Amino acid sequence: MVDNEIVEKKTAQKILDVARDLVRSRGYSAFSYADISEQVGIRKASIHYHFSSKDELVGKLVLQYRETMALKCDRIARSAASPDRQLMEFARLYQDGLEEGQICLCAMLAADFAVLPEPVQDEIRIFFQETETWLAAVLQQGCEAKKWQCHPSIEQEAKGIIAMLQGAQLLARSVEDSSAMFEQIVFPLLSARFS
Amino acid sequence: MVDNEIVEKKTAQKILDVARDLVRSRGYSAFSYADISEQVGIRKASIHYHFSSKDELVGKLVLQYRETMALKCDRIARSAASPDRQLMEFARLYQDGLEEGQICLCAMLAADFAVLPEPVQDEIRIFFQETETWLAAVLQQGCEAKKWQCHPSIEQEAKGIIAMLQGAQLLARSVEDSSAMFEQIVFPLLSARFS
DNA sequence: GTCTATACGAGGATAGAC
DNA sequence: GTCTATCCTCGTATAGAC
Repeated sequence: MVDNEIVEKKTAQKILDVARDLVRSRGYSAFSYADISEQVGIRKASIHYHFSSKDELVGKLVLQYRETMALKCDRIARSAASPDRQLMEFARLYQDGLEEGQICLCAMLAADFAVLPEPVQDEIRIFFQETETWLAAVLQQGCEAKKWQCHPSIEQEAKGIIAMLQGAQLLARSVEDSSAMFEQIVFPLLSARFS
Repeated sequence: MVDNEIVEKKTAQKILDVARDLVRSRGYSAFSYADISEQVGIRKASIHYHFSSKDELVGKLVLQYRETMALKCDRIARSAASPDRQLMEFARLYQDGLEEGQICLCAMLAADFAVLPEPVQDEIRIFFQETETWLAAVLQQGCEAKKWQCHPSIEQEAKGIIAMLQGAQLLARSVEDSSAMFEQIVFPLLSARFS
């Protein structure tokens, strides 16, 4: 894709985008080809030309989500901001979509885990693992700079942060101003612990 | 119900119990009357005698879940254990069912929030509110006993703990030994912060 | 690539017999 | 209270025309 060139989004990508938002708000079992069809403006049957089955569609969805999140994390890491600043930026990523009733795709699919086909389950696992690895690197920087200490280990501290973020999204869902609720939970905790 | 008397569980309660476990593992949209029917040993149609609709069934489900959890919390509170001990016991509640792939009913339904009928949404909100209130009381005790301090407020600290617990359940879902994962996340955090 | 038409099963729900 | 039988809708998926 060339800059400054208006490129029509390909249908396959349109489908992925719409499906992603649907899953992020309703979950795996509660979204349908009919929903996608309506929002993309093609017929149900046409979706099958691009993705042979629902499972394949969701598989691609998670794969692309992983890539996108990895890119965003990369951008934060290369910003060369201080470790605590990077943590805050990372947390901000999970505020995205909250106002529209969407949570992290993989948080939603973790809830739906029991009904997912194995390949998708594997993708979810990889997402959480990658996230933990990225976070661990940031936490490590902070330790080395004597900004904070991690107990009992960097790895567990990273898991704890991820749990807090995913949980805060769930809690935020049930209240009017989700974004405010999320901030109220997440940022005080991060500030108290890491700055 | 009289002690030491074997009482046949009534069908309505059997249905509720089976449905609760189904929702806790698959979510609202992915469990069906057929599933319940199979496990309870009656026909699909018979379920409608006890609960006129799926929505009514799930409504009753959450109501009963709230009551059960309130009872368990009450028992912890009246145990007169130290505040930090009460926190640990509270956290243990959320470890229940994890090995069987079940998470907190309201965590699951928070994920499914967008597709729930309003009355059920209200029940979920009440559950989280009650939980927060209970937790706040315990945290308050700890503050008064100079065991710890809460920043920026007891209320937000309570929300943070709930978020961590719900999030830890989600994360734990995707790994082999869910219970161990849950412990690994939750107890170090609680210990570091509140003991 | 997208359409229409259709297959086929599963979902929740109702009627009426026992 | 539970059953059988049935309804109707919606789900994913396929075949074949354009």
